Amino acid sequence: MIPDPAEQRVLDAAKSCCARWGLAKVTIEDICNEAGVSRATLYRMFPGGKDVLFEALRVRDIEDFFTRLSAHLDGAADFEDLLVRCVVQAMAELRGDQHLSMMLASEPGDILGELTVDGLPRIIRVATAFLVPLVDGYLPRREGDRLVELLARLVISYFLAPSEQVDLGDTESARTFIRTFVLPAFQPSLTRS
Amino acid sequence: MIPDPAEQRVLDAAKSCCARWGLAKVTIEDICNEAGVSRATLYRMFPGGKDVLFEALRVRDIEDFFTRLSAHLDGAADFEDLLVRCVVQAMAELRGDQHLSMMLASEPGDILGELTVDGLPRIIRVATAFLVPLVDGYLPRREGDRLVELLARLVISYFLAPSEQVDLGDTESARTFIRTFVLPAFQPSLTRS
DNA sequence: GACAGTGAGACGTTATTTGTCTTATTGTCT
DNA sequence: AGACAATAAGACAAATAACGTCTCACTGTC
Repeated sequence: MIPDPAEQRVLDAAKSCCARWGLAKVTIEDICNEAGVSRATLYRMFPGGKDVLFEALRVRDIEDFFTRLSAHLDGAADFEDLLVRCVVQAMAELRGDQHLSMMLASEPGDILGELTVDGLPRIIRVATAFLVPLVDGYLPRREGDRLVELLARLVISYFLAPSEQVDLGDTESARTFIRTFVLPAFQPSLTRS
Repeated sequence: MIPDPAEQRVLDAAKSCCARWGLAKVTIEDICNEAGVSRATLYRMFPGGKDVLFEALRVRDIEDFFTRLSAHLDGAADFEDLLVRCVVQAMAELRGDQHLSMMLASEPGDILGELTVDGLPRIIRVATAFLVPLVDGYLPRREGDRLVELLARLVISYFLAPSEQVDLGDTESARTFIRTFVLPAFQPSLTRS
């Protein structure tokens, strides 16, 4: 799993072309030019063309997202703090994502599908892989899975449609929310605070 | 010459689509959707399609440019002040034009042609129509034409390739420049100060 | 009810994009 | 030097998208 630098260049190119023109307007050739790679090479890297390429881009982006997220969760003091940081940081990342907000503006249909119906299971799967280890000390495995899925769904929902009541991007608001609606459900299973 | 509001909507749509995707990526259909107009209607308004439409857009933009420019030249105290304001204001408009700078970034070739080889004669023609009347009190007609053309060429050149020496967007710098290089050439013809 | 203007969309025609393949070139390794 | 793998360049047919023209039905206005 050594990441091929040319492959990364192509993915970067796809991303920036997309940010400039939107998914619908980008051609394979645009991406090749941006990446400084010939069409033949791109098809050798991603046999199947656009679909496969953008699929790979989504996979990479999601993994990067959770990699960055995990990095912000290291010094968590306790279980509650861990969950609060997780939620706040995830929200900050989503809101700050240039690429994402551009696509949400220009092609809401595709991107919403990616965050809800089609893509959500994948997101939950990756979230689980990254985050369950972190709550492993606090909860039994089964409960960890349930918790991570719940948090993922909540963050996405509050990101797509901000609430008047709660701002999961704000630490205090998120703490209150977690304390009130999340912790109680998992309190009985908690193996340590 | 009553400006048809639907026609203006289409031109606005063309402009904003262009700003979003660049000239090369815009389709007639994009523009129709943005303007809320059917394809048939657009072709009835601009028989000839894209070429005619964008030609009309250029014409309108240039006229608007000089209309706005003229509005800033009313209270000019004397000849020198008139020229300085003219140059400074033109530079400010060019530099502030969102549409223009976006297109310069994404399709330099087309836009440069529009500002130099192909389009410059037209720009000079419109500039003459708008500005010669304003210098008419100071100069004989023939000299007015020569002056306006000279200023147009200078502004465009300094806009496209900013100088280290002179900033025509700055009033003081522009005044010095006008005094040094422009006024002397026309001094002999001046009918009043 | 005639009328001009419009939106929807079918249509054949071009242009563009796609995906595959071949060829020549480049740099690497032995 | 010569074999080798990886690539850029670009030819090519097939698929797709965009173009420009047309017809027709609909909506207001006189």
